[in-house]
Amino acid sequence: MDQATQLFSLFREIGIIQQLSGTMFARRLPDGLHPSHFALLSNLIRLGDGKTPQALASAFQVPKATMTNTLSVLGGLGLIDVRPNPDDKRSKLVFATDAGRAFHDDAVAGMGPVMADLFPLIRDVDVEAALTELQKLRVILDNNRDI
Amino acid sequence: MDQATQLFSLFREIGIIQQLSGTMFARRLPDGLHPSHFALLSNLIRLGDGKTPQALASAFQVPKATMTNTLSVLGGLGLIDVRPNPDDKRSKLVFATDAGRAFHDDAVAGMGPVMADLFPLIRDVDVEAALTELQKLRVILDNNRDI
DNA sequence: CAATATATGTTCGACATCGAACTATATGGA
DNA sequence: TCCATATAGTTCGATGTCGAACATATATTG
Repeated sequence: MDQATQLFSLFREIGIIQQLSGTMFARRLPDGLHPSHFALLSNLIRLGDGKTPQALASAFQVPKATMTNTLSVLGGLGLIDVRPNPDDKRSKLVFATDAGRAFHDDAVAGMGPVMADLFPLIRDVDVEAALTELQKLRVILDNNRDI
Repeated sequence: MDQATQLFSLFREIGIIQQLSGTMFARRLPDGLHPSHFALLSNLIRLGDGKTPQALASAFQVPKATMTNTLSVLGGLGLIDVRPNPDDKRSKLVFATDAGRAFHDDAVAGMGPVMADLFPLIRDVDVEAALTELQKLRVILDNNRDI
């Protein structure tokens, strides 16, 4: 298998695993929250909030219009708080609320059993090795989005 | 980093890479074809056609209704041919047309330059190692979809 | 300082996706 | 055979995603 085919195959495997694992996690999300909405909440909590909608849209590589919708759903649920940006009247700042953090922690805890069920099945998979290579690949792709 | 966190991180990296690479490829798809539609065409050509819509929906882990839409778009473009199933009047069989195969080959060829641009950037990534582990993981997830 | 260009976020219309209800056909058991 | 149940695919309404047009605010430039 040549280099191009191998890389193509890697992207295909990634697509399939994303589909499978995404479905797996989505089924466990409380209140039918959409995975993309949960991903945003998780990002705010893990990497820090107080960012603008535009910065978040760029981080997730989605159009601004998509972010507007996501923020409106999470805001409607009281999981985030969108405040005016004191430094720029065009823009806003996004914060996770206490309710949002509690919701997030509960959801993550709810995923525990899935992981527990998975462990005995993936004994042969070198998760650490895969993670190491994918992190390198992700950084490169992230720094070269124009390709 | 414990085992659960590591596995969680792996899924997160996979999600991000899928988002980045998906956007990258989608931009190059001819005629604004949706990535999911192209993925189906590609599946038919790589893994063999003549399958039922239900089998395809199951393979991609999407609802039947989604497959109905995908087939109708690809059919409308003349890239696939959906015929009655002679063995079961409830069902149908899906085939790639010659036009579909030509379209697919052109699209894959069009991806070449993206790969070429990527190669020099990913010298430090062990694609083969990542691919090996992800293939194992994909097979396991595919065989345990109920988790 | 005024005019122009750029950046942020919303709105709108089109399309993909999804769960649920529905039709048509198959299958299995009385 | 007849009927209950199961399966394949479509339709429908709701929602997520997206590109384009828009309004507002900021930055730049003369």
